[in-house]
Amino acid sequence: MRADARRNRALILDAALDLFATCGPAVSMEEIARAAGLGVGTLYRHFPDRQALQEQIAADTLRRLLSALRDLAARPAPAWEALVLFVRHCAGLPLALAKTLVDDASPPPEVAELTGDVNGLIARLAEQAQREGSLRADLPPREVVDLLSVAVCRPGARADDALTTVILDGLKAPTAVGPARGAAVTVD
Amino acid sequence: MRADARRNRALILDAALDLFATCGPAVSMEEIARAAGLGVGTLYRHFPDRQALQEQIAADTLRRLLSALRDLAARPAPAWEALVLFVRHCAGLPLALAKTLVDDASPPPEVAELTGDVNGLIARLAEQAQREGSLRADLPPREVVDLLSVAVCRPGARADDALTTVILDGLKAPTAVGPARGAAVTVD
DNA sequence: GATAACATGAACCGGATCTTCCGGTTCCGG
DNA sequence: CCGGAACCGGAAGATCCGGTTCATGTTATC
Repeated sequence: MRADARRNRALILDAALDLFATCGPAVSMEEIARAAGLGVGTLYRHFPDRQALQEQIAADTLRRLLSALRDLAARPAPAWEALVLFVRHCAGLPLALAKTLVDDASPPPEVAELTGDVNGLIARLAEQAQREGSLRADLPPREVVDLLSVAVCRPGARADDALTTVILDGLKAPTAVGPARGAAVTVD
Repeated sequence: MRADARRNRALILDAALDLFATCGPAVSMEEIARAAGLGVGTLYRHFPDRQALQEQIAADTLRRLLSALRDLAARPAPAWEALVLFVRHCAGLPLALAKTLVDDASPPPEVAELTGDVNGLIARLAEQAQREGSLRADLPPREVVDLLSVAVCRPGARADDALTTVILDGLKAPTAVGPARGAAVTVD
């Protein structure tokens, strides 16, 4: 493969990643090409059609995410901390794209499998956090996964988003309800 | 206006309200007509084009919302309670539609004004709740409005949604983090 | 410098939706 | 009950929009 071709392929992937992350999965091929500083034709030279490009990017993203997640899950830290780090890690990833691919009927098998793995790992972390008492216990772990995906699978989600912060706080196990009014207490 | 025409108009509005609420603002005119049990032609007899229908429904929805909000704000209850009741009240309303209309450039003036009023009232409630100490203070009221709109302006949002619950919990002022260890305090 | 690989973007295509239109139907006053 | 005006239906036409192709011009490599 010629050097310029390789460079252009990289440009395309970068631009597409960026656009998918900030604008959602409905960006047109022309926008992507323009953002990469190339013509549409070039884009089609490297990816036979839109689906191929989407799959490539979604799969790459999910693979990266999965490996990060495995690292987090392997550490001996509290599960809650792992969840928070994970959510922070997700910011700026084109997850809305992956979500779209998965929600649609007949997702490409690789993407479906990767998503399954990711969701499974998150669910396990959630369960563990619940056992550790740091995550509210009134939600099935699956529901927690869905919630987090809302926080994370938005075009333009940022790690320190108000929404992300609020959702994480809302997911914390309630700190013991303060003492009754009028009571005198000693905190040990 | 003939009786059947009036009836059909009502059928259309009902069906459209329902579809906009559950499927988002991108429903096709044919789907709406089908849901109303009528032909597309009939739909176009009553509303000159898609925009007219959208505006009508969005404006109706916002008007209802605004009046409910005024009632809530007028009551002497705590502002936090009003906010929660408001959010519950929003479930099943086609607010995603209104949001789309407002987000787009050049929204119809009536819709824009209504939305402005609604947002303003919510922001005032949020501010009041912060003064009362029931709503976390580290977010500008405007941000709170945006957050709540995420909770509420989803196709198919339900009042007892996990997401809605979690967001509301995350918005609560943190129950005192607990005084420093070893301190003795009296709770009045 | 020759050649094959590559880039370009205007033109083409498909399908999805909005909108029109006219034959058929339904209501309503006389 | 009847006539006609208002109304309904849904196929056909217009329009839009993005994906894809391809003939032409350019560039890396040997």
